[in-house]
This record gives sequence, C-alpha cells and structure tokens, in this order.
Amino acid sequence: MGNPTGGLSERKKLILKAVVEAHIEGGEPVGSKSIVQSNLLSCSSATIRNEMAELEQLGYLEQPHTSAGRVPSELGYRFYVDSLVEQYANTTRDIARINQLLRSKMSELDQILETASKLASSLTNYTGIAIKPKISSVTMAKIELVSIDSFNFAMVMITSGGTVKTKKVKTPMPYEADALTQLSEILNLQICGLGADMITLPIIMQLENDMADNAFLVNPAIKAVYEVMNELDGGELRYSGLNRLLDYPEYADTQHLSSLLGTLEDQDEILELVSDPLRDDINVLIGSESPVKVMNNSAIVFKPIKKNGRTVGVIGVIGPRRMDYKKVLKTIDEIGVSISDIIDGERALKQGEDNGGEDDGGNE
Amino acid sequence: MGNPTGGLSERKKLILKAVVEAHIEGGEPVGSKSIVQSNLLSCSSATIRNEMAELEQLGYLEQPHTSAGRVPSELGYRFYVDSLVEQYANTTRDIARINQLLRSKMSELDQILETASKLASSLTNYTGIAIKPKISSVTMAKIELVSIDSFNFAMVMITSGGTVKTKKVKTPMPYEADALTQLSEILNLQICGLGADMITLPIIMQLENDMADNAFLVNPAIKAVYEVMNELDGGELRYSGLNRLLDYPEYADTQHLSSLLGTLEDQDEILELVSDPLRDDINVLIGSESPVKVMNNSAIVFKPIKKNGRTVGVIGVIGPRRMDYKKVLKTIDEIGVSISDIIDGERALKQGEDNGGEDDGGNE
DNA sequence: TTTAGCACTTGACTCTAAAGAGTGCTAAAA
DNA sequence: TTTTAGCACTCTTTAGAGTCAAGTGCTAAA
Repeated sequence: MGNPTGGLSERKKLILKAVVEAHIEGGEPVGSKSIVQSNLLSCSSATIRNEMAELEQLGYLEQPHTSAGRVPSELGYRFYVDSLVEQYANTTRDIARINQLLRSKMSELDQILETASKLASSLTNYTGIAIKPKISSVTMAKIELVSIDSFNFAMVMITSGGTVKTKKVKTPMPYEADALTQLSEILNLQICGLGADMITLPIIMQLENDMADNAFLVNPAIKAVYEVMNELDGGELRYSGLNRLLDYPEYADTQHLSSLLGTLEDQDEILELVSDPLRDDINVLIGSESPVKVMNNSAIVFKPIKKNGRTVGVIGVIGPRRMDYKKVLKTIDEIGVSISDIIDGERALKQGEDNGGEDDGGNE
Repeated sequence: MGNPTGGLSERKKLILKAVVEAHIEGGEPVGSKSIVQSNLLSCSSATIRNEMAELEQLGYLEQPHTSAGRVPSELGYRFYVDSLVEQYANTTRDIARINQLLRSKMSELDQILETASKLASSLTNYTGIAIKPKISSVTMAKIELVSIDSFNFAMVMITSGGTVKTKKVKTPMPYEADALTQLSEILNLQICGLGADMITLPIIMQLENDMADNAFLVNPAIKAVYEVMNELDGGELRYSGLNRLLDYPEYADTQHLSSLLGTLEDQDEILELVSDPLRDDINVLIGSESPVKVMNNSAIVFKPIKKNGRTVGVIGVIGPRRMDYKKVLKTIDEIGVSISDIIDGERALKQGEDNGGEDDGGNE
C-alpha cells in the first residue's frame, strides 16, 4: 500500500521480522498473541492478526492450517535475509577467536577448510560443508585438436585417468590448418603430465613464444584445458556435523532425511550448486532457490574462499529453511575472512620455502 | 545338554538359525508358530517354545517383553556368524561382475576403494565404509633425539606440517652418547623429506650401514618414525550410503542415530577400531564386541586390503545388529578379493612406470 | 519326550472426547 | 479511519478406554 522501502509498512516489517525470528527460535507456527508478548510492538493481538492476514496475502507468511499460527514463506525468509545483509556486514567482528583456532591447525589448506567446516557446524549447530580443492591429481595424457571452421576447433582431451572430455574453442581470429597441428604438438609436449597448479604464467608465455605467429591460439586452448581439469578435479566435498540435522524436526521424516543424505553424498550435484556462486561473496539459497529439489525444505549458506583471485575452496552450512540466518551469515563471513587471512599469510611463507628450500625448523 | 558341537543340540541350532534368519528378514520378534510354518523342523510350536525358552536361558535369545516372540541376542548372532564362516567361504564366487565394475574405475587406489565402498553399500543395502590411505603427504622436517638413559631415548619429530610428536624409544642394548648424535645427523639427512612409502628396506639398510657399530639403533628409530607418520597420516575414512541406515527401524530413534552419525564422523574412533584388525581377514564386530559404545546396537563387517603384505586400505559395511551376515560376508569378501587382484595387477604396472617414466598413453 | 489346549500378558491399534491454540469476523471504542 | 475487545469456529493434539492379536508358559494327556 504505497510504502517507501520494499512495499511494506514499517509495522509489517517489524511483524514479519518477529514472526521469522520466533519461528527460527521455536520451530513452530507463530501466533498473534506470542508476538504481542514479545513487546516489540505496542498494539493488540487483533491488529497483529489483521497485519498477518495481509502479510499472508502478500506472500510473506503461510498458514499450515486454518487455526494455526503463521510460518514464514520462502519469500518471507528471503526478505528477512536481504534486509539483514547490511546489518551483519557492520557487525564488529570477533575474528580473533576463530582465527586462533584455525591457525592452530597450521598450514595445510585441506586441514584449515576441514576445521573451518567443523567450526562452522559447531558454532551454528547446522551441518558444515567444506570443499577442498584436489589439485594436481588430474593431468592430461593426450590432447587432440579437431578443426571445425577457421574460427572454431574442438579439443579432445584424454586425462591421466582415462576420461575423455571435449571442449569447443572459439579463436579470436582465423587460423591456418598448420597452426592446429603446431598447437597440438606443443600442447602435448608441454602440458601433458602437468597438474592444474603447474600451469602457470611462465609456461603459458613459453607456449605463446613457441607458437610464434599463432600465439593467439594459446590462451583459449589453455583456458579449455584448465576448465576441464577443474571440472574433473571437482574438489572434494566434506560434511561435518551431519547429525545436527537431526536436531531439527524438519528432518524427522525419514524419507526426506534419507533422500537429503543421499543427495549430499552424491557430491556432483552439490559441487555444481556451490561451485557456481551467484555472488562472489556469501551466498544464501533458501528452499527452492536451490536447483537441488530435495533441498526445497532446506537452506544453504556458503562462501567461496579465494586466493590470488582464484577460488580454492568453499565453506558453508546446510540446515532447515528456518535457519538462524543472522548467526550463520555472521559466522560464515567471519570464518571466511579468517581463512583468507591465514592463506594469504601462508602464501608469503610458501614462496619463501619454494626459493629457499626446506628449512622450516623455526619452532624448536 | 551335553551335545557334540557348541554345546547345542542340532535341533536347537536349527531353531536358533531359523530365529536369526527370520529376524534378519523381517526385523520383528519371531514367534514359535512362524518357525513351525517355515517347515524346517517337524515338530509342534509347543516344542519350539520349550526349546526357545532354553535357548533364552542359555543366552542366545532374548525376549523384548513377556508376550512377544524372541530376538537373537548378541551371542546368538555371534554363534550364527561363526557357524556361517565355513559356509560362505565355500561359496562359488561370482567375482567377475564386481571385478569388472571396479576395474572400470581405473588405476587410483583411492577411487577403487571409494567405488568398492559404494558397491558394497548398494549390494548389501547397508552403509559402506572405505579407508583410503593418505600416504606421502606427511614427511619429517626435523628429528631431535634426547637421551633418557643408556637404554632409552626420546625422539622429537617435527613434521612438514609443523606438528610436533614425541616417541620414547627403547634400544636393544646400551648406547653411547656419540651414537645419538650420529643417529640424529643421519636421520635428519636421510629421512627428512621422505614420505612413509619412500622409507623402504634399501634405505634402512643404507642407514644401518652408515651407523656402523651403532646399527642396532636404526630399527627402533625408524619404527618410531613410521608410527608417527602413520598416526598423522591416519588414512581417510569415507562412508557411502549413509542414508541406508534410515531403512532400518533400529535407527528410527533420532537420539541414537544422531550419536551414531556423530561417532562415524569423528574419524579417529572408527579408524582405530578398524585399523587394528583382530584377524587379517574379514572381521565381524557385533554389538558390544565393538569398543565403540554407540555401536552397541550395530554391527560392522570389514576387511583390510593388503598390498605386498601391508594394509593399504579397508572396506566394509556398517548396519544394524540384525545384519544379513550371510550376504554381507560374501559380498565384502568378494570385493576384497577383487580389489586385491586389481592392485596386484597394478603393482606390476606401477613398477614399470617408475622405471620407464611417464608414458601411459596406451589407451588412445 | 512331544503335543494339544488354555489362561494370561502385553503391546498395538482405534475410537472418542476434551483441551488448547489460534484464527476471522463483528461491533464498539479511539 | 484505525484499533481493540469479544466471541464463535476450526483444527490439531492429547489422553483414556476398549478391542485385538500375537505369543507365551504351564498343565495334562498322548
């Protein structure tokens, strides 16, 4: 009815917020009376009832059955989360504690991510997710190039594991038939056997140098190789605190829980979901916002971990749709920042190691 | 009373077997009548009742409540499993199928074990376990030796990851102070940077040679190094088909399921359980036979996978105490044999590879 | 030693009634 | 015009009573 922000009156927002938080807290439908008791508003239960009826019509609330209280709809949660974003972003971070815990787990990114996931799980009481990169296990065994037209060719890549993958490559300018042969030779010679983490700028420059006039083919080709490696590599998905799911009546239904567990285990689906983040920062998928259909009653919050601009892992949590978003957003963000700090610090250390050899006996 | 094998009359054995199998099948207490109907015995329900009462007194059966049928006790299952061993061992193995499936997953032991676990889970409909070795990730960065007395010294080992571990080492004969210094030097020079899989007999012999008169110190020291590496390495525990637990009413209790899931996730406890196999071959732990107390209502069947006499992995399944042991024992055994075949085949290949370099482009 | 028969126990299930929570609506109050 | 009090109505949850069926233990006969 013609209101400034979000089309909802301030009072409606307050009521919505109260319903969401009460429901997150208790898990049960929220009645008008209990909202009055929370003393956030100074009006009677009847007024609240009227407002709630309107909020329901607007799609922010739902009613399990006629004589029950209201439950937030997906839209309701979404509104809540969106209006929350500024709030949590401004929270003073007590990273120190998290930082310390993670740091104590030392260098290995693997371990840090796994610990972070456990930490996220125990701090929020939902199930933690960690995706650890699994670099360097996949290498190319053979690369075949097939010309499509003068602007496109297909790359057929056979990995060390025997998997065959094809990628279509578009070139920035037309190429000669010879160029493909040349590229193929050079790729097979230089790239095969290298893991994703070994294909660095110097190597790419070397390739471009070797290709001379046809250097323009190198970049798109390498990109394709890189993509395939990352696809196959996939990374490894780990959960912690799966049992915490059982703390929520949402998962009391055996059928539902079973199919959720099954889906979580089948890493591919979740990996895909989490590997293509809409935003670079924290992502919140509520219910059917997630493409995975068994997660329609769940929510997932995750954040990619970056190192030198490249995503090297993901941490997050999975829980019921009525997740304590405030707490979760804050926690995941803090942990994410903490990890970034640590691996940035580590980077410097690693480089020193690479040059200077193996003397890290500093702590004796 | 006073019978040849196992102290049970043939008829009691038959009845016990019938009860166990009926209970495995249906999950519910088994009454005397249903046993008569199975036509395995030619006597009346009253006789069965009498026998069952005796079997209960002997501890092989239990009664949930007065007017219910009987359920096998732990001892009952144990008897059943033990008397089963010969049976399943003689089963003609249709390894071929399993073999093929596993082989199609190619070389990596990791993948084979993971696939095997999935296979075990889907064939038996229980939760599959796989322990993958995680060799070579841990190496020693620095080793310090501290003399305790002339028969004992402490080894302080700092790993590449920065973890510090101490082991007390007892020597077979007294040593001189110089010997420790010498040993320390040699260890730091020769062992540091090597993964567990790199410390082979030739290297140990080399060490002993270098130590000359004090060669007797090498063996216990290396053993300590090895132990620490394996501790830290740990191996990685993976489950597949966790959701299958939910197929069994035994895990309908949320509390119970939750604590089981929690325990399974805390890898250490299960790793310890499974890494110290009583028998080299298939192990069956029924209920409280397992030292892990939340598994008192569960059973675990597992088999170590050996390569050159060294355990390189474990596969198995976890399920309710009324597990279909016949099927599980057979399946796990078959899969185990199959994996052994494959990795023995792979060994030859690997060796060739190590010598000849990196040309595995055989599959083009 | 086995079997038939019977009384008894006990959990599972069904049905009903009552309780409780919460709503929507109406009419009065602000 | 908005808010509030009051009330009838709806729907779920809970408790209790009664019935049912399964299965036992025991006794007496075969």
